[in-house]
Amino acid sequence: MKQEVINVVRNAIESLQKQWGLETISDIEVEIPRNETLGDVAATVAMSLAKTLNKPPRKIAEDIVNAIKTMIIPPLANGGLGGVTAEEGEGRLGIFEKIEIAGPGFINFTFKKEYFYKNLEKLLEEEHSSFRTNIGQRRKVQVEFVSANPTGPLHIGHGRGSAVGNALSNLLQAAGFDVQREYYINDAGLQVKLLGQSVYAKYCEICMDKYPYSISKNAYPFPEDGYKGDYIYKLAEELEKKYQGKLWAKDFDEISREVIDFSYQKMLELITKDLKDFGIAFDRWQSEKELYEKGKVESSLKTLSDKNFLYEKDGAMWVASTRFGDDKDRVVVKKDGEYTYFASDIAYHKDKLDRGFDTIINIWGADHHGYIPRIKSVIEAFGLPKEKFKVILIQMVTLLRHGEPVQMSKRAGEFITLREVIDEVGADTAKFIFLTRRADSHLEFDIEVAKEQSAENPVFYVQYAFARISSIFRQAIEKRVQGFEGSRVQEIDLSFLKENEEISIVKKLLQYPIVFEGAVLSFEPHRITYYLQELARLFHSYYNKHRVISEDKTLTAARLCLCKAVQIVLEEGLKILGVSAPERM
RNA sequence: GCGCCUGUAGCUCAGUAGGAUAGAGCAACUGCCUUCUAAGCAGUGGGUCAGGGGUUCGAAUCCCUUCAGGCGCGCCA
Repeated sequence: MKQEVINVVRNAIESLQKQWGLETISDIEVEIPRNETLGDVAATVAMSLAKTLNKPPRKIAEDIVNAIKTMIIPPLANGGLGGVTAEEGEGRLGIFEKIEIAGPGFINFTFKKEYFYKNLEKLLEEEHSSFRTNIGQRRKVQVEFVSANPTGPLHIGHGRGSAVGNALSNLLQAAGFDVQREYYINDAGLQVKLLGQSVYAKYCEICMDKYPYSISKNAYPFPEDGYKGDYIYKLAEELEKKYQGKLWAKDFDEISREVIDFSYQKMLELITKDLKDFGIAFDRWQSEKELYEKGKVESSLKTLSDKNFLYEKDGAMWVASTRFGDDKDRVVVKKDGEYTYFASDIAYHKDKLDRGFDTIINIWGADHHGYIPRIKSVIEAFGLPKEKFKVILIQMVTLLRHGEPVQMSKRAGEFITLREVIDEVGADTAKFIFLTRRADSHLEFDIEVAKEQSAENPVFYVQYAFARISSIFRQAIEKRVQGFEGSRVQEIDLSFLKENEEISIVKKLLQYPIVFEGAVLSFEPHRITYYLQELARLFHSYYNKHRVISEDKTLTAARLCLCKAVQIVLEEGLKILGVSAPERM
């Protein structure tokens, strides 16, 4: 819809270029007017040209419109854009019903109804494939998200990150990118050790109860900053089930490998299950430990060292990240010879870029924002293009229950898990709520409101539209209505769709690719969420006002086509959000 | 103190890379089910876009500044 206008305006300006003495023509910007009565597409060029041409914008707009009117608008079929040719249309406006100048210098284009019928037909012929754009051109993109430490269950914040990461991946995939979803497992270092110690302490307690005859054996002290919560106890129980008393009363270092590996692997199983029930799957799981074992940490530091970005100070090894804009240099090898977390992250990001991705997108909690400059600087130090590295920060989720904030303390083991959210409000609702906000806006999630209002929740509003259409088709089949069948769209006279509501819906449908493209380019899946609500609103309204199935066979056939198209777009959008499209509700 | 994010209707949030009269949901009120699902529809009320300056044909949007909230600023991960 936009493209047709851009083409026409560009041609018009080109014909005026010499007369105006204009050297270059910048990109033509058009927009969908807020108010539908103004037109379908508006061009703002006249106003932006006003300064360079030193002419009043309305005069420029007039010149452009006059130029358009003296042109034959080329048959748009040539451009593969559909529409009707100038010959088919009346007068010289081709696919346009009217072109008007309004306000300070807007040029408003209104399409002929035939244009909409033609495009509706095209949508129905191609169905979902009509949305398979190729913005991505098969470029390789990796989206890394969640990557929660395997030291505890996923909480609601991870839920938000996973919903966004998943939807973004779907979005990019639909746009023709080659997408890989990856989860980075922090299975090396202090945190998993602490998990192991916490579990071991509980395990020893269980053993003391279970094997009272060996009372001489001691308990293992619970680590000071150990992980708390029921799940630790459950892990300990499982540990006991597997090893019975065999690991009891040993020196922790002696049995640490078994305990630690068992604990975090069990944790990962739980995390995977939670994600699965949330409808999210990963293509690849990257272990931090493996980066060490394969020598990638060592080798990437060596590379930095060769490039002179590494230096020693106070007995530690530092990366000169300030050279590329970081606040301060960062330690990678501590005085005691241990690597910092940053060390493996350097290796990890280098590894990702080495794997040949055109873009790597990290979805991080906003509390990690201070981490971005150091990663960027390292990427530059490696001589890799830093534009390939993108971070989407997900702002904090404040969890409420009846309007009261729920205190979350990981240390005390008190937090609402993703599991609880899924069980209480359902995966679809939770995902939809997570995707109704911009990533960088704080989110208040009232679990009671989400539950109580479940009947009036926006997600149901959209799904309901889909279900209603499904119901109409069930009726149509039952009544043996001669209606829509994929192969016969061309035989149905869509021009029976004369109602304003019907035209509005078709316009909205044709806007989907525009919204979609915007969402892709800005990495903002939430735009799809809002679009779907608008489309559902139009449909519900239409449904209440007009009957689809009636005595009038030709009208019914045309209306069934419209319904089908709405259904296709709703399904397409919901699929990107990772939300189901139920045929019955 | 420095850095990042945010501030839009009573509440929760959108606002399409600067555009026309700033929008939705919830909450409140009034109507609509013998016909395709009322998880719906139609309508009413509700705003100093945090405050102040600036940039220009034009600002919720860009710049400066003040205020308020959140989050970072470890040889933790």
